[in-house]
Amino acid sequence: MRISELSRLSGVSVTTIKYYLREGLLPAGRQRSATQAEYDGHHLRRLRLIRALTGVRGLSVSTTREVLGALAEHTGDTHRLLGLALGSIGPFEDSAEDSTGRAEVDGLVEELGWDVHDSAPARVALAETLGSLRGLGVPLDRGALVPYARLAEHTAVLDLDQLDGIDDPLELAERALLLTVLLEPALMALRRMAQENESARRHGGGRP
Amino acid sequence: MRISELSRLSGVSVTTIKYYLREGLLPAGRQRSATQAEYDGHHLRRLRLIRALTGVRGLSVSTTREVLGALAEHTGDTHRLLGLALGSIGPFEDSAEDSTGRAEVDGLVEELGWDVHDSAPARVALAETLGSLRGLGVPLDRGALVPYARLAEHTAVLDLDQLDGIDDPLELAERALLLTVLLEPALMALRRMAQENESARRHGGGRP
DNA sequence: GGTCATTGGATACCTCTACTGTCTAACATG
DNA sequence: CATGTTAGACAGTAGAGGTATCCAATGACC
Repeated sequence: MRISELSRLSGVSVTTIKYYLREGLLPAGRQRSATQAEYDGHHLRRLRLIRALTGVRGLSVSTTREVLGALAEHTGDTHRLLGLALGSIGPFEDSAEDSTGRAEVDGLVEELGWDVHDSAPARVALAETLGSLRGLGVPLDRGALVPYARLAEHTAVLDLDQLDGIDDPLELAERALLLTVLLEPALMALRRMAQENESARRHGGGRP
Repeated sequence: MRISELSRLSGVSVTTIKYYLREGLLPAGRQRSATQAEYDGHHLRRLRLIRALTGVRGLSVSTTREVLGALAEHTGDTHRLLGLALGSIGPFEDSAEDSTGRAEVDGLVEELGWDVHDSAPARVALAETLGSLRGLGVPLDRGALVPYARLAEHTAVLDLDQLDGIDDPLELAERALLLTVLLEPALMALRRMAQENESARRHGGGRP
């Protein structure tokens, strides 16, 4: 298909598609001639993925590029390396290498017995957030964190279960990405509702 | 204290503080004269909160204003109403009122037996995300969602436990906000690490 | 073969957000 | 009185995420 059809099917304007091509989010089509390139279903799929990451999840274009790059690199290898590349999500400002928080996180991971790469960006992200909370007078010690971590373990089991039985490595990698990244807003929404429910239960917001 | 001291203590430049004052994120100090206003510890605390919300969590200035507004309104009343106001987080684009997804979410909430306000924005947020995932060929049916929801219940219990024993209503509301909003990146980081760990466990990324 | 809309590629432009800089008159402080 | 700080107003800036326009080269239809 040509770019105009790609635009029609995806609902993304031609100029925006060109922009994504320029920015390296979308691979170029097969060049047929100087004025024609051929796009296919992969491009359409990729385009939908881009819109989901930038729109629903709110990732920046540059982060999206990194994420998609990781997807291409680690196909077949999936979660392990995907997780490694994905931490770059979130708007964590360059902080002064909070080594206190980092040590705290490393200790936590060890206590949990988790097999997590040393350079996993999630470690940094966690240290960062905990540091901020501490600065605001909400110190979360290990005792408070471990129960959350155990729940995260259960979540991860559910996540990986979703990926069972997918054979095509490309499909697998993409599905893993979607579950890791796009499910986040959904889980947070569930948490919000669960909080409201729990709050009602405790403080007698009794049902009529 | 004067604005320059507020700036020094918070690490935020005077001009930026003025910007936050203009934008209504920070309440004005007590006006002493035409050229002097008096700020106190509350302002400092608020300023740190603003930086945490915009920096760590990546909220926009306008969303931060809404969140802080909700904080002021619902002090003492906390989670119930806080949750109601907080859904406006996340970059959910104006979608075509996905009524399919909405019905799905309402059904889920009913099955769970949750006491959640009809107009809770988290309902919309969830419907939105599930719609996107469906559009990308990852339909999550109720059977897949309920286990996640049960985990969210446990998370909410932990969250509310953290708020136990706080008497000052202002303190309580602020703490609730921090736990709801700022803990999100931390929980997601834990999930990422748990995924990596689980992936290693399943696919034999054996420890040396 | 002629005609005309479409395409790829390049570049300029636009809008929004989150600040930042500068100016001024009115003070505060020594 | 001299000096420095402050509130308040307003213009300017940098980056992100597109959008618009132009152009020459086509390709499809007649």
